[in-house]
Parts: sequence; structure tokens; C-alpha cells
Amino acid sequence: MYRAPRGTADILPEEQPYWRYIEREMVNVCQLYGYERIDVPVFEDIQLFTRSVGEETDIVKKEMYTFEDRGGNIITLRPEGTAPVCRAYLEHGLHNLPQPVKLYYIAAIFRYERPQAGRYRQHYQFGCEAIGDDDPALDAEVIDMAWKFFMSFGLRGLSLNLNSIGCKQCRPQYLTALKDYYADRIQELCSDCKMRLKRNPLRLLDCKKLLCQQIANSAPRSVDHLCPQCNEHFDRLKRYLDLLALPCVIDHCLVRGLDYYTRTVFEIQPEEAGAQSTLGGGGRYDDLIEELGGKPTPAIGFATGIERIIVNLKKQGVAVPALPRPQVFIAYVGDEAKDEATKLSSTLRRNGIGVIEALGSKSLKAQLRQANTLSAHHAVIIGEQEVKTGTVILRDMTTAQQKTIPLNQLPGLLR
RNA sequence: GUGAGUGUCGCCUAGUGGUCUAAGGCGCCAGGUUGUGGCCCUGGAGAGCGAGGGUUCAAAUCCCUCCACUCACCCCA
Repeated sequence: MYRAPRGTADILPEEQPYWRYIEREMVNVCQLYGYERIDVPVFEDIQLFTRSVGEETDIVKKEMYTFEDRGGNIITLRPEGTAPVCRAYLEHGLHNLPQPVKLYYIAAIFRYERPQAGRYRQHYQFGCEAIGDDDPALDAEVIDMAWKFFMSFGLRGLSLNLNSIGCKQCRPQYLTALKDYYADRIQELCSDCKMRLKRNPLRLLDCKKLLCQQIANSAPRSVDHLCPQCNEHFDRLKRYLDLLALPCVIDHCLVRGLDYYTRTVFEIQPEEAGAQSTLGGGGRYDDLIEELGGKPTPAIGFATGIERIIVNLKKQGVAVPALPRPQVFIAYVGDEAKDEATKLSSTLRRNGIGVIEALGSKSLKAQLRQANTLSAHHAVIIGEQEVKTGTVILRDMTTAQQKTIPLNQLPGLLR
């Protein structure tokens, strides 16, 4: 028997209300902030990701689904959404539009990892990107919008963490300070952190091991090493966030896993931080567009994992609205009645009334049982009597009241 | 990639070497008289116990290998 590939999942009808609810809230919020939808391909040239995400990141080193197609092109299933959107921005000359260009997407993301709670090989992310402006008010707006999402879903008890990791001017000095600090403590570090010190020193700061965390807490802070421009940017951002009264907490150990981030980084986490706790995160990537071959273009974005939102909605017991279904069930007795039922179903649907017609030649009892299971509001029953008289029995399934009515009155009564 | 746990009908679960050619609940299907649901009653379909190999007179029950799932690490949404 075939099974869905490891780390993938079927989203069955009973799960769909969560997905449609989240999608709807997202679209609403995006419209409030002036974001427009973009859909980008599921796969891209591998280099788009190796260039942008960073050769040393786990995503590029071990998590990409990459293959050679029949034309000899090296293709990668997108492991994140920002780079493809930036590619589209450049490819279609969107810099000719009023800046910033605000785009959002809801897209499947692919990462070859060992699955666990809240982590899949194919998962779905909502993401938004505001490309073409470096005003810290835009940072504040993106963070505000991210926060609004989770509030609109009805999630509570979330924390909003913020940091600034500087730009390519001031980051090198900071990294030097960081490495100097850690060099003295190298023997106290876990084996992973020893590697990080060489490969990706920023990541030293968010090691989960208790001892490493203690060391990280007293490490030099990126915000103390910002250049004047970055410092002013961060100060102004904090002021805007105050104005918006967002419950923001500065986390000096917050860094993000992708290389392209500059200046502002932020994350949103649920109260009870489980293992895969991050609900969403984002930040500025002021160098990325240039890195991909465009003119220097500042930008900021945010992404969130839809599966993780659903996990939290369930954990918090948030009720989501049911999806609409046909409320009318049509039952029949006899072949002539079945002909009538078939015609009637079509007529009702043409009038915008959702209908489920019985099939086969089941007993009326069985048909009504099905109507009940489907929780139809009304059953329409057609038998030999009704065919002869051009009528129909309309039965209210909640009150069990029923009456015979002329066929042509039915659409009006059901509407 | 590493570590731990789990694996019996669609779902949940009983069964820990021999009346297990596997039991129950939910769900599903059908009946309970003649054209009518939900409650109740009755019956039915549905697994050979993740897969393969061993041990044994005998295995769902013990051992081995593999696979899958779950959780955790790495990392991230």
C-alpha cells in the first residue's frame, strides 16, 4: 500500500476549515496593509537559493530537494519564499512601481529534514515582502501586521521578540568582538557551539543548551556594536513600535538562520515554547536584491508556518467556522421518481441551492439515514404519488415536520 | 545525520508463548413488515496482528534485520 512520502501530509476535508480560516484571515489582513498576492514557481534554479540563503546554512547544506531535469538544469524545490519573490521583483522590473512593492504568498515549502512535531518536509508558509524602502516605519508596519495575524486568528499568550544584527558595515566588528569573547570560553562550549564558532558565530547566541545560554547571555550584544546609521534605524523602529503599543521584547540572542538578514530581525513564539516553537519570523534583507543582480534595494519580510498556527489553534481550543455544505438532500422511491430527482437536483443547483442527491436504489430509510448523517437541513422526498401529482415532500430534518408542496414552489421555499 | 519510544480492522483499544482460524467500542452497511432519519435492538462487512527472517511442538505475544510513525537533537515555519 502506498503512503504519503515521509514528512508530507494529506489535508483531509475535516482539517480544511482550519486552512480556509487562516487563509481568509491572512488575505483580510494583507488587504488592510496594502499587500497583493504573488504566486511563484514551486521550483527554481538551485543558485537562487545557494546565493541568497547562504552556502553555510543548514538549508543549503543538507535540506534542499535538488535534482537535474531532462534538460540538464539543476532544479531546487523552494526551501523558502523570499528569494523567489525577489527574483520575480527583478525579473519583472517591479522597481518601476511605486516603492515599496508589497507582496504576499501562501506556498508549499520543501526542506529535507527529519520530521517531528510542527516540522514537515513539505509544509506551507504564508510570507510577505515589502521591497524598496528602508524606513523603519515600514519595519514597524510589517511587525505590526505579523502581530495582527496572530491576533486575528484568536491566538493568545504569544511573545514578540526583536533584535538588530547590523549591516555589512558594522557586523564584521561585532563578529570579531563575539569571537574574541567566545575564544576565551571555548572549552566550556558544547560540541555544536565549537563548530558554530568557526562556521557561523552569530548562531552561538541561540544554542539551547543551558550552559551555552548562560555564556550567550553575557556575550557582547549586537545592538552595542551598531554603526550610527543602524543604531538610528533601530532607535526609530523601537519608537514606532512604542507608538503602536506592540508588546515587543528585545532579545539580544535573537539571530536568524538565513544569511541574508540585516538590521531588524524578529520572531513570534507561543507561550509554552515547545521544541519547534517559532510561529513566525522575519527581518530586513537590505543586500539581497543587489546580491541577486539588482540595484541596491532595501527590503523587509516576514513568514509563518501554517501547520504551526493550526497546532496552536487546536492547543488553545480556538473554534474555526465550518465550511458551507449542501443543506438539501433529495431522496426518491422508484425509477420514475429518480428521474424527477435528478432533474430537480439540477434545477435547484442552477438556482444556487446546494443539493446532495441519493444514489443507487436504497430504501427510503437508508436514504434518510444518509441525509441525517450529512446533517442536511431539509430532505426532499419524491415517490410515485408525488410524480403523479407534480408535488414533492419537503421534510425539515431538525423538526421532523413535513408537507407536500407543488414541485415549482420548491426553489422559493428552499432559498 | 544522531538518540529514544511506538507499530493489532477506517479510528481507539484488549490480548505479554498454546482453546487467537484475534476480542470490544466508535464509525460503516443492512434489517426491526407495507414510501421516512436521529434513540434503542439485531445482524453484517472489515485486521491475521508494520515487513521479512529466526527460536519453539506451538508466536500478535521471544530474538534479529528492515520499514514506518512519534518525540527530541541539529536547524527552522
